[in-house]
Amino acid sequence: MSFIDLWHWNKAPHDDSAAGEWSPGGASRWWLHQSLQSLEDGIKELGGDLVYRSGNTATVLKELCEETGAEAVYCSRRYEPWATQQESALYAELKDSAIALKRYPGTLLHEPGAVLTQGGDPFKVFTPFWRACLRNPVSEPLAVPELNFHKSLSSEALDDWNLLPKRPDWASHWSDLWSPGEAGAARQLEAFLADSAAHYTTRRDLPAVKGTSKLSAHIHFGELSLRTIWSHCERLSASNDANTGSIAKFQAELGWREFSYHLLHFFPHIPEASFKANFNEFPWLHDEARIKAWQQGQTGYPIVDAGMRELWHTGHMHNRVRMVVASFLCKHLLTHWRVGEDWFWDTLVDADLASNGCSWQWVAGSGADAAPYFRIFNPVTQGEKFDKQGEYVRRWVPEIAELPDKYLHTPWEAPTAILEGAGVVLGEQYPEPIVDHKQARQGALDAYDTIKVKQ
DNA sequence: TTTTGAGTTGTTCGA
DNA sequence: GTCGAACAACTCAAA
Repeated sequence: MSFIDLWHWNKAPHDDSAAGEWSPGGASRWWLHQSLQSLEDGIKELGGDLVYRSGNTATVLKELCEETGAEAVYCSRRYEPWATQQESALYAELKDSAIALKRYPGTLLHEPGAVLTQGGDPFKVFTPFWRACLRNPVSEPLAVPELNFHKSLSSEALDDWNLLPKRPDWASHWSDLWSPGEAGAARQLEAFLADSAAHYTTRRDLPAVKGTSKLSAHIHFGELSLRTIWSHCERLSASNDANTGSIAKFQAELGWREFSYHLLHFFPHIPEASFKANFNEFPWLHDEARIKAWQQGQTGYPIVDAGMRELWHTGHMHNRVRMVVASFLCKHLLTHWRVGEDWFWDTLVDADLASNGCSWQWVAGSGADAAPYFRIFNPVTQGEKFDKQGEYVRRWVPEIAELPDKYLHTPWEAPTAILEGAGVVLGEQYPEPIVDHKQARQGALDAYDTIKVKQ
């Protein structure tokens, strides 16, 4: 079955959880299933059972407390707008039943509100935010608690939750790619620290190379805490031959996640609306055919298409390429960043409301501390710079793999004889570019001119 | 209060 | 081929 044949899978209907339109996308649901399965197996090994129940959160939890005699419910704090509302409501409802809801910081390095400017305001620029974070100590991870299990509690079955894709099962090979769950997360962290961390500054930008941590989904699903990662990084930095620059760079990437969460806390509309108000007037276009070409990796720009296909096939895309494809969607195609945000939300295993929203706004130029609008990635230059040998493009865009390096990122410039030699007819196996870079770039700058703040 | 310096990841142009 | 400047204008954070 070819890549395109897989296209029309049925999206899972949105459930009516508190998350509303941000209920987990397809790729996230796959990961969630695997992660829960792993947790269930782990608890079994400890002599317990994981209990699955669905319904109104407060009702379900009250029932469980009655059945077990529990006097308190413990959880990690969450920061999505719906989650904080849910927690507040739950707190009030459980209180009526004399059950305590105990919420603890578990997924960030610093709680939102704990890192503020000297004026007591939230930071809106990353660098001073991160400097302030670095002045605050990060708590060490806590020891594993003693666990006691109640037996014989009724439970639903994970398989009945229909988190996995069917007809077609586009994730059938994902178990070879990913190991959701705590053990897999620990292995991934160990592998990263042992090898890539020391070369992070040089390798992290090369999509063909294993240079990034690939921890994002593990972190998102709570399989690995930031404090654990942090304490490992600090220890590694302190060792004699450590490449502290590389480790610090990686830690700063954790800082971007942190920054996104803090922004989301203070500006909860970030996933839906432009942070900079003048972007509300931006003359976005909405060309379905072009959006589809972008989604399917059929733009005619090899690095963009490689990225979009990697995303579709693996639920992941290399960070450098994420920026390139996002810039292409927003600036070359003048498509609203929310279109890209929605697509990533559905297709990324690490889809995260805070990071996804803030990062799309960063690329579009509408966000806090965003990239200046005139910074428009050239997909050819980016390809030639970061995928020089074309290994990444050849992996994901095999129909042009026979082209020589010289024309791999610019197939439309290849002489006819070379195209023939590589078995490529543009417009047949592989598309002509759907936009001309130079024109698109000028169009983007012109569009930006219309929303420039007048003096 | 006012001032000052700075601000993730780039591209293009011309010398 | 290499290099530096220009690309816009604004807002933020701290002195």
